[in-house]
Amino acid sequence: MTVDLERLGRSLKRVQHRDHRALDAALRETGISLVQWDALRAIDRAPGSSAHALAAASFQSDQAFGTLASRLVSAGYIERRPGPGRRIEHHLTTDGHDALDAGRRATDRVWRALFGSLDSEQRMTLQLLLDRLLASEPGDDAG
Amino acid sequence: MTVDLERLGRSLKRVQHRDHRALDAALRETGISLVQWDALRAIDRAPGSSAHALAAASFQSDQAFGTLASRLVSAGYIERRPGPGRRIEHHLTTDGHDALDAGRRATDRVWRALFGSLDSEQRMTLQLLLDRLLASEPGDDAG
DNA sequence: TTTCCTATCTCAACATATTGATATAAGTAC
DNA sequence: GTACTTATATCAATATGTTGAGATAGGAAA
Repeated sequence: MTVDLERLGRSLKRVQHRDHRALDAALRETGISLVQWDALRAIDRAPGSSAHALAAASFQSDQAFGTLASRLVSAGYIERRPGPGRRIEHHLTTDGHDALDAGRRATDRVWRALFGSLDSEQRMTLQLLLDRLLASEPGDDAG
Repeated sequence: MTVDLERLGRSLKRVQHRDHRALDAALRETGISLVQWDALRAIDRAPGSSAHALAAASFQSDQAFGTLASRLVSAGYIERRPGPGRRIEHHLTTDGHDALDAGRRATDRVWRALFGSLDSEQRMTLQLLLDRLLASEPGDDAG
């Protein structure tokens, strides 16, 4: 039987959309959005990174990350310091670390709920299939 | 072995993001965005629908669909006519039908390229796993 | 008919993302 | 040192999405 690829794509989109909404809602109680929390995680994984590097790490344009970072500065979650060349180094503030931890606690439950309908083996299968999709070049020829 | 759910979620997001970009790029040659083309598809599936119904069908707020529809009107792709109550009925124009068809031709190749790294059985497995995720209530308890 | 509820649409403010253009720092070539 | 290139950041315009707050049409209840 042939799978309808449009439907497959729409299902992927819906799952991702649902994940986003559920995580965002859980984080709202801690006063931060999913996107902003994601950025805090990226900075925490590689403190001192440039905006350019962080944008690449979160699969965004430099511009998008720039505005996001400026909102995080306004909120007091991160600090930006000049680095070599045009680079700007990013670091979490104490508030930023706190928000990151609060977010971790808030999202932990949500992840388990979102994937609760899959057993261990199914989750692994899903991960493997997604890895395979991501490993292939988007421009690859296909039959 | 236990699957890292955060990683699983991030993989889902990346796949969806890549799909979006690839389809959007293919559609750009036809002069329309993926989001707008998606709306044309929804209207074509149920001509005469209200903005409220179409918003629900595309998993969006009424407001988001409203601004999208007004852009589609400006572009000459759809017409809006008053219906019963406060409802507004949505219909494709001739240009809208043309854009829809052009989009179909442009996206066909892309879908096959995006999922080219999965064989038939793997695609079906992926669809089944996503269906299972979507069938479960997001609020469900999970262990 | 006044009140209330629900459905539907819209306005306003804002967050997030895109493309395109521009500016600046540093390195490389001549 | 001037020109070219690359890396990095930013401005501007715009598309897309959210929440919150109305506004209006129609039906139900008193």
